Amino acid sequence: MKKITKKNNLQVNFSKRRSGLFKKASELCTLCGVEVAIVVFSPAGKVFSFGHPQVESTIDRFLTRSPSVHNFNASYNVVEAHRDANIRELNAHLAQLVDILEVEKRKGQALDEVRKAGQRQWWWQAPIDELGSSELQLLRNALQELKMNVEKQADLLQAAVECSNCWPILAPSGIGSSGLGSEGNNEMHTSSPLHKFDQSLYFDF
Amino acid sequence: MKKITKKNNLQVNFSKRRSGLFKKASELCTLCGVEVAIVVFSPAGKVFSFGHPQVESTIDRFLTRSPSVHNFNASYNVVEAHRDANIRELNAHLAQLVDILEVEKRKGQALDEVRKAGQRQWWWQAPIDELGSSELQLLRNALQELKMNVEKQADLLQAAVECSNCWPILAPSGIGSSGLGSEGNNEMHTSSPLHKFDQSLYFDF
DNA sequence: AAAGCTATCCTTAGCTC
DNA sequence: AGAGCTAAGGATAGCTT
Repeated sequence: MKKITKKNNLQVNFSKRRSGLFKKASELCTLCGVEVAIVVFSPAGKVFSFGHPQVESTIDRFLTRSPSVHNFNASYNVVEAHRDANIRELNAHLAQLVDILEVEKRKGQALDEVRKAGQRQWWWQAPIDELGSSELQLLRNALQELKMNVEKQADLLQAAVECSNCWPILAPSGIGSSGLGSEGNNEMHTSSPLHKFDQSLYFDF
Repeated sequence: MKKITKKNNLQVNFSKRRSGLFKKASELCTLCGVEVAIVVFSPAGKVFSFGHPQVESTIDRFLTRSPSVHNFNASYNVVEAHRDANIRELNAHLAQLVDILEVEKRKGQALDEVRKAGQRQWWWQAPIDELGSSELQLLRNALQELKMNVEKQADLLQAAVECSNCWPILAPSGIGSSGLGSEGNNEMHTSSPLHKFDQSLYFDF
């Protein structure tokens, strides 16, 4: 379940679900006879509210954490005490959040480092035009080395081809890779890109 | 639909519907990205609340937008207004922190996923003494398979060099991949990327 | 008290008007 | 905009464990 992106649908959806929510709340009030307040801000910033018996009284009861708030003849000492308690509560919440935030920030920094490292380790997977000149140099060297290896392989087979006369039973099952090395090339380029390890390049076979 | 009279059922029912209501609200937030606050007092007088991004900040936004709320209490004066301003200030700070926290949390989750994925995909990159016995077993099997494939490949070439005399036109059709070495290679490459393991595990062609 | 189950009823996304 | 429709999936009352 994700945020609706289509702005058209968003409004309709919000409207439907808001009324659904309010209906559920009203059912809860009817069935259980409880006090409820709901405040919703629409995507457009418009405010909608539902309350039983009243939004304001319920919110006030919540803010002061005091059921007797409705009796406004009550002394304000009580209310003020509650408000101070509320501020202390908020401060505690704040301190807690700051703590969590520190942890999360550290995690975030670690993530950033991982990402940077990832970029460093797999730079050759980036589009060529995003590579720096030193990286291009490395890549060029790697490709040259690759070419040499392919040629070596080709030479071996070439030798075999030139010397061979009779080919025993081996023929039907064939041989590792073709003599011309093209297949080796393809295989290497498609299925096994160059893998870098500890600053030195090497290849799969 | 009427108020439930059975006190036994009332509590269960309230609990179920309250969570249903909060779930609906959370869905509304997810789908529409809106600000919501819900306050419910249970039949027993206990307070439950739901808010996105925070109950207090949303309520505060509501109260700020509806100053008339405060007017229903004639005794609301400058002193209380000042206190409320303090609370609003704290709430603003809180909301800000909560926003940052959301971002950091998402980063943290991403980091955790990267770590998990890393552990799954690249466990063999860890120092050997950090591998469990089952992983060591896997690694040993992979190395044995690799060794066998190398030997087969070598034997093939050896045989070719030693026996071959004439080479009937390098079959354009049949050479591709052999039944033995090459197939084994492919399998091994896809299922066991040994090339990533260790500096010492490097095989030339 | 809390979790799981199920038949029943409700909600809703996407659509049309 | 908003109302109506419908298939598909969701919520829940009452029950058991």
